[in-house]
Amino acid sequence: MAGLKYSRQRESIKHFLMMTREHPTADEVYMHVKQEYPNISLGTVYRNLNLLTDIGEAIKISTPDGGDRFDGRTAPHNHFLCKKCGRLLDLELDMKSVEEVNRLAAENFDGMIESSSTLFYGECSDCIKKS
Amino acid sequence: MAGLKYSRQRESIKHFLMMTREHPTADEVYMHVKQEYPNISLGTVYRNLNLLTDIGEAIKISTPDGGDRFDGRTAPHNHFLCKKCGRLLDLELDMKSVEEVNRLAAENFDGMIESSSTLFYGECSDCIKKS
DNA sequence: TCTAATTACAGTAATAATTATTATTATTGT
DNA sequence: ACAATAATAATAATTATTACTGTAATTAGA
Repeated sequence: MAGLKYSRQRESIKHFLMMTREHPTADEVYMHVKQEYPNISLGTVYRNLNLLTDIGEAIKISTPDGGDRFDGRTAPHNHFLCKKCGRLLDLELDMKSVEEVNRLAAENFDGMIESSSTLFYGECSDCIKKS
Repeated sequence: MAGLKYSRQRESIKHFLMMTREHPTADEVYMHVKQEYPNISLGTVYRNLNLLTDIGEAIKISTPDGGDRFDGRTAPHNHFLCKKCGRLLDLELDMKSVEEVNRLAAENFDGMIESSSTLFYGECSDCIKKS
């Protein structure tokens, strides 16, 4: 029986993803885990990020600027991208309204909608303060 | 006075983006425009796609699988990504409900929300038929 | 319409992000 | 402890995108 074998590297990557409130890129994960395992390889980081994403223990987020980001919070939630500083933040949205949107979308759509993820755009509080 | 200078290549790219119901990648745009202008360069396609995106005459869509896609429909609308076949489809959503979601999101968020884009996931009608 | 200024182009090189390969090392079931 | 198997580090290869450079097309003004 082919199984998933434990590895400290993967464990560390997973731990970091769950700890941080940021939404690190693969390279940022690499930089961080490197502190604990100085000779971890970037390939290992990519392989494990994709693996964790596949088995549902992480989420991959694509934005129109730069590479993909990863998130250890697997519970459905949404994101906000600041047009000024480019930061990607979590954004809570009542489950009820998400389900409602999915239902509304399904009405005009000829297929099965399982889930959805909304990316909000605007200006974050930090950038508003500065201007 | 610095101005935008006309070019047939850009016009052709723009035309293709407005014509198609697909959401082509930069390379797909390249392949198509190449039929009309056989020695157009891929760099030109990228430059113009970004230019059109900047001036609001096209939209860039990021998905977790593969490169960015482009869309000539600039009116706000949403998309559906089929988990089976990977196709990216348009999905109509009542403006009212989008605005409602933006409003709801703003309640729990400490910044200014200008717009949003939702990516729906599931299985498209074609894939459902096959199984 | 001719000319000069400017912008865009094709072609190519460079960079960034990601995936694949391979020989070695770590983990696990017996 | 040992054999089987999966994971790793290191590196090469791919893919996606951007930057550079000399030439060509477009536009504004005489």
